[in-house]
Amino acid sequence: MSNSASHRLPRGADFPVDKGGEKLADAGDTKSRILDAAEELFMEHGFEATSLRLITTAAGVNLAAVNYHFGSKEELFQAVLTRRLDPMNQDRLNLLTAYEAVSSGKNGKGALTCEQIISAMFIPALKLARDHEQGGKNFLRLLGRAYADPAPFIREFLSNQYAEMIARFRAAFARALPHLPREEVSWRLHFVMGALSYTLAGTDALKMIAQFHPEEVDNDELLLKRLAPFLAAGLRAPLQQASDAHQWFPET
Amino acid sequence: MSNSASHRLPRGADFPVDKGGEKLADAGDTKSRILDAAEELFMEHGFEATSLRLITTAAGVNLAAVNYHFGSKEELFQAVLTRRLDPMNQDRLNLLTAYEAVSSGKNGKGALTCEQIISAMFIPALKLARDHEQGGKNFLRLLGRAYADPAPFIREFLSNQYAEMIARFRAAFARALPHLPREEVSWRLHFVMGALSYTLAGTDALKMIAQFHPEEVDNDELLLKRLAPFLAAGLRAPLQQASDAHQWFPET
DNA sequence: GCTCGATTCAAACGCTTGTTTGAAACCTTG
DNA sequence: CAAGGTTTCAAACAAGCGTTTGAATCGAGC
Repeated sequence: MSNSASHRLPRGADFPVDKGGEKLADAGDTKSRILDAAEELFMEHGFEATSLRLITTAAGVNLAAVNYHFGSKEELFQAVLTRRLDPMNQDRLNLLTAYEAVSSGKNGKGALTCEQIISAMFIPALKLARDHEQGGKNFLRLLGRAYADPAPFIREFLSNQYAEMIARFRAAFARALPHLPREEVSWRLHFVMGALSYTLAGTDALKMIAQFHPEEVDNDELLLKRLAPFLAAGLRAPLQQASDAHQWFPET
Repeated sequence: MSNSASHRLPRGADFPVDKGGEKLADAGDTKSRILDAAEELFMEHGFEATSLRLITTAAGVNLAAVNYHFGSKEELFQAVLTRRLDPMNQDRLNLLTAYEAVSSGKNGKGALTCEQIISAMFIPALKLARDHEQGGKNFLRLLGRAYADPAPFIREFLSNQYAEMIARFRAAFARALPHLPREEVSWRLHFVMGALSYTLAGTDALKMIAQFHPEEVDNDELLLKRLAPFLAAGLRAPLQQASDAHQWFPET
């Protein structure tokens, strides 16, 4: 009757977070079943519109299992993101580090090309997109949508998850584009991230614009291979002088 | 007692849709007050997370007013979008037509530059962004988020709203970039729309990447002036040959 | 074989949601 | 001023939500 019972999640940090051992995802595991179902349903309907009853029914587990294993719906959502986002961003950092090591060996400066930096961003995403039979593609779409979600807990979570990666890649772009002001580099990195996330969130948005090859639309690989050169060219665009601004937007 | 009473919205198409006359938006008008409050709250919290009670309280009207004037929450959301989206897209079409008229006067071909076409897309959006005292900036953020919303009724609505505009602009880009396959043109237009909507949805997303000039972040005009040259350069990027693909993504 | 912590389960909790109702208030028109 | 359509209002509706509960079930270790 006292609160000494430790198995009823006292709202602290001592959940049964994999206490069962280091074994990861038995595939039949209750936690994994929930994560898989949640990943797909969150992608399909968004966070708010997806109920725990929908998730637990799809996963074939009891309704209370989510609160038992994850604590709350919000923490479940974060767990869904972390499961794949953490490794992907770590891959990106490792790839960038590897490129920089090779490059600094060749010449003293160690500045990468825009193509290399973009590759370091895209290849780990592409690895997920290629990860069929697994929910990798679902996850990329979910991630693209999380980017645009106004919920504060999502924005804060993503902000923390991306902070390190963004800092490293901004520095890399700044070295690759030394003629650009730092502020302009930040903006262009923002555009790159935006185009990438929007593109990955795609599918439905695509139908709005493209009526070609419906079976090909599903191919994230083709998509990224078209997006990468587009963004590389944008990054290398000449700096717009203030005096040229009227070319775009008449003052009126 | 019979169902002949016409003022209780029989779920058909005969709402009091401005039956009161052609007068538009008394500003103190109940309908307008609801639209203004809904625009701001939908932008802030998203569609699902914004309750009708929150909206009607903020607007200072009765809860039942939404269902009386708009029929349902979904129809209210569509009304919020239509109010500004319809004129903006019409502006875009008019501007493109005007550019094409001038251009076809100069030479026989009548092909515009990418800069002109992008201007025709951006200037009407910029006009909304500049529209202070009015909720124009709120609306652009709301629109950017609606783009990424998975709700089917939103996707279908936007698809219809944009169909004509997309078709016209794709044709214009195809003429401006005759060396590109039609499919590649469609993809690049998709990237342009994506970067634009993601950028306009911004604000919070910006904090993730840019820690500079918080007071300047609010300036959509500066933002579009930086985005336009970036996208123009991307549109003119050389076509990626299949044989060059390994440059980006090693086959592993 | 029994014990005890970990997990699952059905049921309910309190609350919020979008929508509907019928009457009151308003306001124009005759 | 009276009539009648239009709009507002307080109240209620059924349904769904995330979360909590206490008992039942499971499964390894002494």
